[in-house]
Amino acid sequence: MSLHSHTKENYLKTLYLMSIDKDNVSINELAQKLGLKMPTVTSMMQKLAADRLVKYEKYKPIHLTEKGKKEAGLIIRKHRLTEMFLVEVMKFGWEEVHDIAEQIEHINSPVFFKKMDEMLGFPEHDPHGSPIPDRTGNIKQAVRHPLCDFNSGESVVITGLARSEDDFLKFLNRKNIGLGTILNIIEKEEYDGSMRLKHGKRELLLSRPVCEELFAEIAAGT
Amino acid sequence: MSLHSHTKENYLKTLYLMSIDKDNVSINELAQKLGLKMPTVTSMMQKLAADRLVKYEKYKPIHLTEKGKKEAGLIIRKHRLTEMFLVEVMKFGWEEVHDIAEQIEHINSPVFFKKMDEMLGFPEHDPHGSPIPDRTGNIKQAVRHPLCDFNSGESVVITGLARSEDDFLKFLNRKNIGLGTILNIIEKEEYDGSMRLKHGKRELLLSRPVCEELFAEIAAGT
DNA sequence: ATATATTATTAGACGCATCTAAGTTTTTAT
DNA sequence: ATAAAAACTTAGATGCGTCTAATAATATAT
Ligand SMILES: [Mn+2]
Ligand SMILES: [Mn+2]
Ligand SMILES: [Mn+2]
Ligand SMILES: [Mn+2]
Repeated sequence: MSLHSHTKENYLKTLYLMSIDKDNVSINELAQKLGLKMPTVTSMMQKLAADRLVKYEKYKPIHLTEKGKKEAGLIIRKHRLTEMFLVEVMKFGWEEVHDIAEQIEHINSPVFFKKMDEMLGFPEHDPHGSPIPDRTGNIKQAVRHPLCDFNSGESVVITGLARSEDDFLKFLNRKNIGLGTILNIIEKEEYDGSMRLKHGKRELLLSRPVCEELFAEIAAGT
Repeated sequence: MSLHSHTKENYLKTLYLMSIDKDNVSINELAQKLGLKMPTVTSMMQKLAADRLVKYEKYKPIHLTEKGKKEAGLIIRKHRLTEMFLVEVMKFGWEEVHDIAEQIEHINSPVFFKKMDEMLGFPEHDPHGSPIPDRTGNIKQAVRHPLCDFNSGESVVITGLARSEDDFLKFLNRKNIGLGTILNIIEKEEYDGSMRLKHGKRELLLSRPVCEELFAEIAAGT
């Protein structure tokens, strides 16, 4: 039953997450993301290919195999379950949990994560709105709509984030925006794409880049 | 601020725990305990000596330095806090937690363990009755009395265990013995050192080896 | 189409943690 | 006191994951 090194697990997870946005991941991009040099990554790809976790051909983009996707999915599952546990059970802020989860995702103990899952009532999303893969490592990837795609007059609920770096999360904390926050779109500014919104009783202005990184849905009952 | 490899942390912790019982730990004994060959341990002792964590002289027994004791104490603190968290918060059995704690003790996140500590109300002992070192890594080592040292007629409370291997813990589960269990000593058998005890309404016979591995105190209010 | 820049691979090295084989020191037994 | 056994160290090797320097392939620009 599986068991790879901490190092290999990080390669798999990173590769999986990168493959969601861009379906052609290069050695160079992966090296950048992992903070490693290209030859290091090339060498690891050769090893992961030998493990049948990636499909690798010289000078070609890298792809995970089905086996690789499953392994990656299970690590991401542990990461996201952990983040949820840290927020819901241990009462950490959503901006504090990623670095801890980055370590706990490598713990080898099915019963530990099973217990987390139970305590949380089998959550389907992490504290940043990302889907939690199922016990087989499979991710149910829903279509997500950036806030900037909605129109004035619409009432939307925030359901996810494109990035969860903690500076962004702290920014959202200051603006009192979280998952489930309901926003009414007052106006979209033509010139710079910023949006004027009603948040409860207050009025709020969000810049275009921020609106691109917030996912939303039409609020229920509107 | 510190930060040693997972590997070095395990050497320090093991050395510390062995030094409590035997104050002269040999390369051979440490190698046995860690499941490694002697040359491996010799080589690591030379490295830890260079780090000023152990005092090492060729062919002499090994001792931790004050710095080494502190590092070790902090790892043991994380281990025991984790075990307590797993039992009290996550409702694991005391026989399930050691292996998980063995991994989580290496997590580097002061805030994570601080939160555990708070949630648990700053416990002083782990689920097996062993003392939890303080935030500086210092262990308050109390004198402990094995059950076999008490006399017939005495009423005692179980406060700790000499070993916490899970076969022993499961044995105690079957006998319904845990920390806080009160036992009345009916009789000590001269021949084999076994003890006949009253446990609630039931009568119980414990062999000498078991009585040596249970720590007890005279029960309060007797 | 050719030159240039970018991306990727290979070769060779290093530190960590481990091993085996060989030799040395210390302890134990006779 | 001597021999034998046990404990310990040194030397040298291996696998993992990383690096730099050198080389090769691919992509981009002129
Ligand atoms: Mn995360
Ligand atoms: Mn990780
Ligand atoms: Mn333990
Ligand atoms: Mn450990």
